[in-house]
Amino acid sequence: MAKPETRPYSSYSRDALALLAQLIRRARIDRQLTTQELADRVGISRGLVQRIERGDPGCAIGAVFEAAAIVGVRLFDADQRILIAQLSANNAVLTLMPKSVRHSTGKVKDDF
Amino acid sequence: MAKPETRPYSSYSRDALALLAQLIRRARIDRQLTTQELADRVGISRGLVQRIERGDPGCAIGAVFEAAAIVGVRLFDADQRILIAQLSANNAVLTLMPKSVRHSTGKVKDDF
DNA sequence: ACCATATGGGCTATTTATGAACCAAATCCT
DNA sequence: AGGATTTGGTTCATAAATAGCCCATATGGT
Repeated sequence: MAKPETRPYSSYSRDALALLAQLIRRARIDRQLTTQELADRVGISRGLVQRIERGDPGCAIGAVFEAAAIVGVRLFDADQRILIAQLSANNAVLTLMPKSVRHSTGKVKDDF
Repeated sequence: MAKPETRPYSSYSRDALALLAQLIRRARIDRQLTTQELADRVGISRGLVQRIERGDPGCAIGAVFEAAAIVGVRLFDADQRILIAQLSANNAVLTLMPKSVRHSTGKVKDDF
């Protein structure tokens, strides 16, 4: 529908995106990596690293998460072990949940 | 360089991506929203919602974050106020940091 | 059990992101 | 201050994501 660049974003997701971008940039500098070096390690171009650190909403989430992981930015404020645990736990919950969301027709029995 | 679909991802970023996807799906079902309804609210197509909930690394991070925000999934385990605080705090730190990472040439003075 | 509907998957056209090479300017080390 | 290098911002070609359909299946309310 809307172009990623012109999509309306909620303030929360914009802030979250900006914060993640800043955390990545700060972590990269802390680790004494140039944008080119980070790009090489992630396997992307330097230009993409710049857009990631700018908080561009159109970047592929895989590239952003990978860059974050490489410079040591952890998401969900949890380390990987807890992450995996939550993964399978969530899996269990998901199998117990209704697999399709059904809306009641709103039609009441009016034939009386 | 590499195509997003064939990029090598670290186990951490893969897990983080999978977890985020599951959290979004679970939150959507909890809120009794169909994939179509979520798509409408985010302003994206239903197919994209499906790929987001599948943890596709190629999805635009803006779309994923927006979907997460709409169903109430908070990243960084923090609400917006804390988010903004961290943002400005990080900004302050960033301005105090070196703006470019310079590597010592490694060349030692060998002209003696 | 029936039936409406939600979901998942495929397909094509269009829009977009990405990679690469370039330049100019800011920046940091010596 | 000098000088190499990082960075930021362009432009352009290409690859990929996205939207919008379609269909078949699974699902849950009644």
